[in-house]
Amino acid sequence: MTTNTVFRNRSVLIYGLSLALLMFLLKWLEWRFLVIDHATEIYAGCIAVLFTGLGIWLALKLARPKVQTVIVEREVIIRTDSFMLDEKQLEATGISKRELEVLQLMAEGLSNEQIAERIFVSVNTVKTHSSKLFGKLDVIRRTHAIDKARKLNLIP
Amino acid sequence: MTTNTVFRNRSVLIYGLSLALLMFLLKWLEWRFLVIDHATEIYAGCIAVLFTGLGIWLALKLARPKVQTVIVEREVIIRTDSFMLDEKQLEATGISKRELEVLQLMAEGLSNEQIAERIFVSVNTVKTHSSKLFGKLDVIRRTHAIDKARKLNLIP
DNA sequence: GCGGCACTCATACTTTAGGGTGATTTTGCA
DNA sequence: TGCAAAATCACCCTAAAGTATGAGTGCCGC
Repeated sequence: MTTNTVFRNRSVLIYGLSLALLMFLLKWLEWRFLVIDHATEIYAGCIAVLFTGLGIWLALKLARPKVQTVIVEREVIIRTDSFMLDEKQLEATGISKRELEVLQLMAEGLSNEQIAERIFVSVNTVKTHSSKLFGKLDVIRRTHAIDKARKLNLIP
Repeated sequence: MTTNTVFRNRSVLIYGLSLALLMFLLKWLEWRFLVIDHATEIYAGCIAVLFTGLGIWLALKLARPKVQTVIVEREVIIRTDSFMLDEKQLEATGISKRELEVLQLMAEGLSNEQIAERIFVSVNTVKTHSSKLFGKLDVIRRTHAIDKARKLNLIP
């Protein structure tokens, strides 16, 4: 492509652009007059569009949601071995009422202090009870006492 | 009450009614001029109201109905006499295999040292496991952990 | 009435459990 | 193959549990 061709093409381009601009201007003027002529209609149209939008927004915002209830089933495994205190074992081990009480609370995971609060005695008393309890169950740890007591049907 | 009085009263009534009518007429005229003066505003207002209504109608007619889902959990009780590990709970709590092992031995009443011997690790390791275990079960004592784990069907 | 037992409490001490931190190795999974 | 989680271990410290001993009170049965 020679330089000459480029120049000729540029002229064509400029000419085309000018033409396009002119037509655009004319169209714009035409549109302007249209706007002036139909000002009221356009005004009304704008309001219509605006308030239609408002109405839609209002409806969506305020519409009461339809409530749909979904029931989800959740499995709960419950062991139903009914506990019954073994009185004979209680007698055999020689565990007293109070000691059994402490043992039950122990099995629920309470600390000595919490047990003391629960049965309205001092921590020292709880310690004495548990010590004697351990002796009677022949264990040296509360966890072991709990396990053994359960196997003897002294606690659930 | 005499007839005279009635007549006099009727005159008063007619006079009053005429006055009221006149005032009403005047008010109406006033309002008419107001309407004429503000014709455009009233026109716009009518359009606004109309299209707001249209918008609401459109929205209600075309919009996908808003559905609010309410999930109701229904417990399905599964009764079982024999122990069966609740895998879901295990997953939910995030307790690992080793931690569960430690938990089981704990429940048998073993001390940390005994557990360490049993599973061939150091006491420190057992402590680490139990600490993490307590965190996952949201407890701070082994007895409480045992009780909770039993209730969650993690141990027999 | 008195001994025995259950219950209560205290003090002093030892042991065990539990928390916190940090580090290394294994392992399962993408 | 590389990363995250699990598993392993150590050290230090505090809190809780457990032991030992002694002592006071109230109840029951002989």
